Amino acid sequence: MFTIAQAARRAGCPASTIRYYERVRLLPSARRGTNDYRYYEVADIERLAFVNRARQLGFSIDAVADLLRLADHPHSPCDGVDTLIATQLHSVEKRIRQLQTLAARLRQLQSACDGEHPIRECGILAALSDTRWNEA
Amino acid sequence: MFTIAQAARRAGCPASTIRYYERVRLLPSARRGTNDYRYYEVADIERLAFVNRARQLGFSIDAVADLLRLADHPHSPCDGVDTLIATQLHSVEKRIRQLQTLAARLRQLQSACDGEHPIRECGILAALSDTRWNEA
DNA sequence: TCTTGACTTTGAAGTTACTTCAAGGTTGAT
DNA sequence: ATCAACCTTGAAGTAACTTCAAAGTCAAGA
Ligand SMILES: [Zn+2]
Ligand SMILES: [Zn+2]
Ligand SMILES: [Zn+2]
Ligand SMILES: [Zn+2]
Repeated sequence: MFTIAQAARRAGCPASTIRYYERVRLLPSARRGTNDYRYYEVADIERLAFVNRARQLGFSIDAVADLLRLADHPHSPCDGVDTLIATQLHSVEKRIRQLQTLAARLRQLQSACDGEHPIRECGILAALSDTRWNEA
Repeated sequence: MFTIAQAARRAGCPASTIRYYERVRLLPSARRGTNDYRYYEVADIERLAFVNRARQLGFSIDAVADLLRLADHPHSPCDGVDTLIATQLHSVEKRIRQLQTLAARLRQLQSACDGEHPIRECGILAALSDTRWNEA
């Protein structure tokens, strides 16, 4: 039996996050003591840790809820799980490509200035102010 | 002289965004007609386009405000601009590295399952449920 | 026993950068 | 006159939390 702070330490997240997960029904309502404190068993903490691992993989709260539902039906086929992972991987890969485009543009901007001029002659601001920006 | 929708079309963002930028003081209050409509000049629209380009580069609202302040002082040295660009580039590169780690983990998870088993035997959920996760 | 500090509770508001909505006024064309 | 397409405002919704205030609880030391 653990208090919320102990559960938080074991699962590796703040206590406020546990309360939040309960509020949005990602986790079931915790058992309460006579003092109204929440108390957790090892199994509860494992479920919480599962949630944290999935969140660290970038899954949304809704997707984590899907994963939990799937994990709760051991006899169903697992293709739903595989689909969730694949979808998440695609979205991460897409975001990486977007950010790489961004980084390339920022490096291009950087090369437009050596940092030794008055702003009026700065190639960076000139580029940012250029109406033909989108052609580049 | 352009209405807000015309300015939005020219600058390439929704009208609601222009109102928002005005509300948070990223842009000065627009001139108003007797009907209380906002009206914009070409210079206003260029400033708005500058903002949109900077936002597309991933700069926060605050950073864009910094860029605008710098652009408004043509006689100052431009090293402040260069610093902002470098900082933004670093944060984009950092985010890319984080996402690449994520993608690698997701691919590793994917390889733990061929999608043809009942969930009880799914390597993905087994990995997500594994307390030794962090060692991997 | 008393006190102190660390813990717990709740609901509400703050965060980021917008978007969406409701309710109502204006414009321009047919 | 009427109609669509504008415009106005303030408030609320979005994602996933975090922070805060006010108040109750617990354990340990003096
Ligand atoms: Zn320069
Ligand atoms: Zn420069
Ligand atoms: Zn499998
Ligand atoms: Zn599987």
